[in-house]
Amino acid sequence: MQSLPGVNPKPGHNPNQNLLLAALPTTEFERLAPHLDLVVMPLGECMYEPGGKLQHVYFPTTAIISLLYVLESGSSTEIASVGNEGLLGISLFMGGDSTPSAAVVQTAGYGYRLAGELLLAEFSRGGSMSNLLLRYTQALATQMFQTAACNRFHTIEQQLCRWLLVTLDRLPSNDLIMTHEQVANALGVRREGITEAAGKLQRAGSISYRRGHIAVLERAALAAGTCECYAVVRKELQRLLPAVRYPRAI
Amino acid sequence: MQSLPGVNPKPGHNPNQNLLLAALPTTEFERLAPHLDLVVMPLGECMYEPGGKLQHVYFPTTAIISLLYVLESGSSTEIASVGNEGLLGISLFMGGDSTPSAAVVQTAGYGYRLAGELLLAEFSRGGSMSNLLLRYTQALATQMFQTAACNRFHTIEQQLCRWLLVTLDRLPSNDLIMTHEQVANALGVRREGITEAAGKLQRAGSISYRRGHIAVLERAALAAGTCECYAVVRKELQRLLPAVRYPRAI
DNA sequence: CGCCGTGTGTGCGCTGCCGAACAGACGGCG
DNA sequence: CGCCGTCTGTTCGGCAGCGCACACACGGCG
Repeated sequence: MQSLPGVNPKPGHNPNQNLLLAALPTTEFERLAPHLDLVVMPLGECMYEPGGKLQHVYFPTTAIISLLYVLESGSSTEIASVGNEGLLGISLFMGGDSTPSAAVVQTAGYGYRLAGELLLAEFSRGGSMSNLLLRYTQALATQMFQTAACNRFHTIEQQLCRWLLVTLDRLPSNDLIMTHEQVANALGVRREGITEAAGKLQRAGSISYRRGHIAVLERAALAAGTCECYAVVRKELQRLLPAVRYPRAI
Repeated sequence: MQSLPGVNPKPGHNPNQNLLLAALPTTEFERLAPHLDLVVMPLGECMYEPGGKLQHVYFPTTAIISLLYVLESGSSTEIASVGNEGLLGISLFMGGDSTPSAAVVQTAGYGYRLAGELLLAEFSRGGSMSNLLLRYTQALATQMFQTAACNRFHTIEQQLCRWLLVTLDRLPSNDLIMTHEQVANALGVRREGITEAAGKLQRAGSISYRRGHIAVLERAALAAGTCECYAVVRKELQRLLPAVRYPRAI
């Protein structure tokens, strides 16, 4: 994919829909731009497997990717998620080349792919890019440990509210294409637990759903029903990366 | 504290008791050595507060530090721990200067302190030090997400076994100076839950304890009683930092 | 249109953990 | 030695979430 001056290679798609790329100074952005390939990320696609060596990193624009830890038993739980505020593949520049977690597309969409060695080269220059990436990594670690605390102390209903808000923050609309089963897998709980919590939220008028679709009606009600974890993660992201701004208000 | 050739400033204490410092090439080590101050880390001391700006990093030698997340409710849970295999204060070079977590001394001991700006200067050189620090950070993130999974799926008894093993790995002896209450706080569970699990382990002959002391008798029994989480974290540390070797066998 | 796969609702009994309360036992200190 | 604070053992009711089982209902497809 070539970048010709004044010509947008794919109308409607632009690398700076990714907030990390958008936060780069022009010179650094333009150094990378010719090497960014637009890729489709279909629902359920596994972007990387536990222990697999990474060849590329991905800057999602409209897609959302779940970082999942899969236990020996087969159960799994989301430990963090990556949307257009970040990038997928931090272990490439952290030096490990792989992690014990998997990355699965949770919301279908698009993203830009960059070859590992090019990211590494840019990272080694020590400019804005490396600063952004390190700060983003710290924000991702915040997600992880907050998930730990949330798993320990909070109810399924609180966690469902948090999860819906986190997902909504990265989506243009209020509609998630999701079954209860998929949400349950993300949170690492039973499907019935989600059905029960979602039913409660629906009766309260906060959400409405039908077979695989969830529409958020009252964002504020979810915010009231969730635990502190949502706000902590969000605030920390904004502290670390003030240049990265979610479109929605808190 | 000056480092004169052939003179060990404090007999019995040496910076390369910290495995990260020990893994440095001689030139880099010697650049830092004159600026490393031996400090005492007494049990319960808070090395940093959530949100507090860090001035120093610490390379523990005999001490163990808990990274705790404290909820609004006051309950807390350990999200990772740092011993002589690592360093305390990654947010200093990650760019955030602080984190929402607290760091509390879990096992009293010693460590070496280094001024933040000196660590940053060394980190910016992009030599072995920055590589080690980034890899260590990835290992720390592994601890965090594994804690998330463990909190979700495993019983108190499994978690207690894990916690004892992790602590033991960083200790010269088999004795931990710990009350059930302190362990409960680290795991974010009730004190009674620990009493019950510890009683079970004692009846099985795996450990023995009396008022504030826990002695591990059968390390293998703990390994058998714990979940996969212990092995995953340990294996990942060794993959990322082969130069860092725990004294004990798995 | 009717079928059937796939979501969703609901009802068990069970278990692991919580909150609270209290009895006893250790062990440092005066 | 005896006291008392602190740590440990145990009990009880309660509940959130689990595993299982099954009824139902949507909606795409032939």
